[in-house]
Amino acid sequence: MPKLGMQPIRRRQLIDATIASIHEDGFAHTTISGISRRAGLSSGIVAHYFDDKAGLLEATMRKLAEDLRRQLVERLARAGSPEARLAAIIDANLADAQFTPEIMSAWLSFWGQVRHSPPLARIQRVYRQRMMSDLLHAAKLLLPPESARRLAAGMAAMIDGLWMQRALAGERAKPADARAVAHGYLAIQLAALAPPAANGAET
Amino acid sequence: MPKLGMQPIRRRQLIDATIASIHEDGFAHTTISGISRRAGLSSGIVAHYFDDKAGLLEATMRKLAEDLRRQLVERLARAGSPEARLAAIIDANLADAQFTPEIMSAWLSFWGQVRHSPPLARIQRVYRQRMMSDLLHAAKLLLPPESARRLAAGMAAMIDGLWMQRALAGERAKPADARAVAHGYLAIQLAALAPPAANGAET
Amino acid sequence: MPKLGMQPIRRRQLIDATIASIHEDGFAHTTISGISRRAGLSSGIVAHYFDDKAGLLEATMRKLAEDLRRQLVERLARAGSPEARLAAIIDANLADAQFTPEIMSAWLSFWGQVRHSPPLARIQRVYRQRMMSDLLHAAKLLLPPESARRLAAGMAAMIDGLWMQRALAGERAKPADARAVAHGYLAIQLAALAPPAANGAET
Amino acid sequence: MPKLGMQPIRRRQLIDATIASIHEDGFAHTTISGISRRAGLSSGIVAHYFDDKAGLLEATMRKLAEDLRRQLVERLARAGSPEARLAAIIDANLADAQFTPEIMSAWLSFWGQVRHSPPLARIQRVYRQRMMSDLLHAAKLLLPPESARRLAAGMAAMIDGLWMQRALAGERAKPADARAVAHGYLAIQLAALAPPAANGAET
DNA sequence: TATGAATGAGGATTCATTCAT
DNA sequence: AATGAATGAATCCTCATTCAT
Repeated sequence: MPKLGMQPIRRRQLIDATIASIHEDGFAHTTISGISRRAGLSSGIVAHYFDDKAGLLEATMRKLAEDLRRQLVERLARAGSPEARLAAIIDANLADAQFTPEIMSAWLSFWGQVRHSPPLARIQRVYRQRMMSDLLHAAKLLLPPESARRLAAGMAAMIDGLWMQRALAGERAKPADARAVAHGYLAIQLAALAPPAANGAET
Repeated sequence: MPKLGMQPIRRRQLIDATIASIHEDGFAHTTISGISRRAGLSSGIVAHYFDDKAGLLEATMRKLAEDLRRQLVERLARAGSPEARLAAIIDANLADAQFTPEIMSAWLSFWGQVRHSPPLARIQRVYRQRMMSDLLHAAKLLLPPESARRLAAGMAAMIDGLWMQRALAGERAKPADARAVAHGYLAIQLAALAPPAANGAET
Repeated sequence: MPKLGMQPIRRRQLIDATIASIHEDGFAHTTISGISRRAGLSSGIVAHYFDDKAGLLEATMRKLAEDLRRQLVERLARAGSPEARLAAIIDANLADAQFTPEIMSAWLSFWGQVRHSPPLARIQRVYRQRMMSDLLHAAKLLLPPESARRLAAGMAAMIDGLWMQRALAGERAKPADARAVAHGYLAIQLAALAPPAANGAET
Repeated sequence: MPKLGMQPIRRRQLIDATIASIHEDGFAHTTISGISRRAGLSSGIVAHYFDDKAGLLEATMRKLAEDLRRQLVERLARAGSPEARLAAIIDANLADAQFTPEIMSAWLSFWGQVRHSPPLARIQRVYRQRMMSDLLHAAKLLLPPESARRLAAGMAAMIDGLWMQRALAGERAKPADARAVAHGYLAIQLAALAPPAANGAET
């Protein structure tokens, strides 16, 4: 009895099981049989819904990127000022949800593959470009073009660096700390890079 | 043929071949036979000098960390002031040598393993702690403890983030750009965090 | 092709091929690929049904012990007296089926492993204990406890020794000879160990 | 400096190390490097003194057989009567020295190979034939030919069976018990098989 | 839609053997 | 006489993929 509409359910089950497996078994020991067992399904199911293992891994990374993007878009929608938009980008990328062990293991593993997997590289590139675009757009409302570019580049690096240090440390990270450092960085940079005109007004 | 003194030569050959293989074939497709073929040796040689594949990978990551550490120590030795020491840390971690395709592939791959390989995690942790210690020590000569800690954390994150963005991008990165952003960050942070007393003196 | 009920068939095929390989190639040269080739199956099938080579070897030895035990139980079921039960134990352990070249090679090989393989040791121990228990039980119906113990120990040794000499000889053994020696031994021992009361009656 | 007369010393060292390795690592895990390491020598030495691994194993089994034969010959030399010669054969084959864990592991392992190694089979056959010859010779001084043959066959089986049960059991065996059973068997058999003439004398 | 039996290629590992010194 | 570096064949195991049902 071919149940209708199983596809999204099954895909979701398998993607979740993949993330769990990458975390628990490690990327190198993540196997189709391990994933399907975890999902309570048979091993053949992967070919059915994702063609092959590469397809499942790609879908998994895409899901991570989409979840993150969704969070970011929601926060941006609620942000009322350019400053708030920049803060939202920090808060989305360094949200608690990005620091769960499963998510950290998964992202770190995928990054380790990116240089040798064009499909994964593409997902990574698209997400990155969108975030840079958001950053730059907001920054340009506050700073001259060159300064805006510097701020965007600096913020992106800072966000990535903060996340990665915690992901590598393997300990229970405190996301709030990371966000605080990033917000502090943003404040200082904005103040330092703010147009002279604004500075002069203060005097 | 028990030629004496072959050990360091063979180990070096195999480690170099491992780095080359990770870059060219990808970490997942890096095999003992591929490595040994690249080194012009037989596959059994790996067991002879490193026990097993894990031992070779561990030695390879250690070599990367040691090379980097050596560069850092050399630059620190030539630095005459705390500010110069902080700059040296930037320059070592973001040196041109850290942006060759081989080195980027290798580090990124190892980072992808760190959460599931205690030996690799240890290498990573030791290097990281030393760098943080260097950063903190220099920062404390310029700033009050709390500010020094913030600066050190921020700089470490900025350095990692800048490096990683370029490693992930896969394009031919411009190390000098990364260094410039980092030095800019350092300058602004130092100015912003400098003790009020010093600021007041300037006025 | 998930044909149902293949498991017992496949397991049997592989176990039979293992016995054949031990006989023809020798235990040391018995390989998974040799076994599976003989069974007309692929090498991966062993992992599928027995996890690994050790599992297959264990199952093979267990099958030998179970076949032997089954023979013994059948003969015991048909034995009407204690004497007949003792004779049945001889006839089962020294049955023609125990002297085929394949069976002799297999048992001898497994015995050579027993001291270094706990799972094989366990199979061996369980079979041995059951046989000793059967022997002792029958002997106690005929003799005083101490004599019964001696008879049981002696018979077990005699049976093992007779079998093993022929297994080691490598020639075409005559099972009937072995059984005759064992039955002769049993008769003499019973007569010699019989309770004095019975002896006294004769005088 | 080619030391003279090293050959017997080295051969002995390697044979002893082989026995130790068979006991501790198991026959299947007995390797040339393991043996030579245990002997405090290099792995190449085996080729030097025994050509190859098979040669070393053969020499090792031969040594076991020769030690046993030597014990037997010594005891026979001290035996003053046919009965004493039969007892000596029991005592030599079931001497304490034959029940050390190392010796039991080694014999059992070699027996497991005998059916697939002509050289080992030959050593085994020669020892066995000599012992049978000794048994038969002594028995014929006491019994008519047919009875002598039966006694010899029975004694050989009994001796082998008693030894093997203990070797298989893996526990700490009590050699004295085995010898007592064998001597008991001998006594009963001699009494039962003794020529009628002798019997008549008793009446 | 879903299963899981079966395959067979791929790869890490082990190890006897060779041989220059 | 002795070493131990180096080889490469052999083998076990893993696992993605296929496919009949």
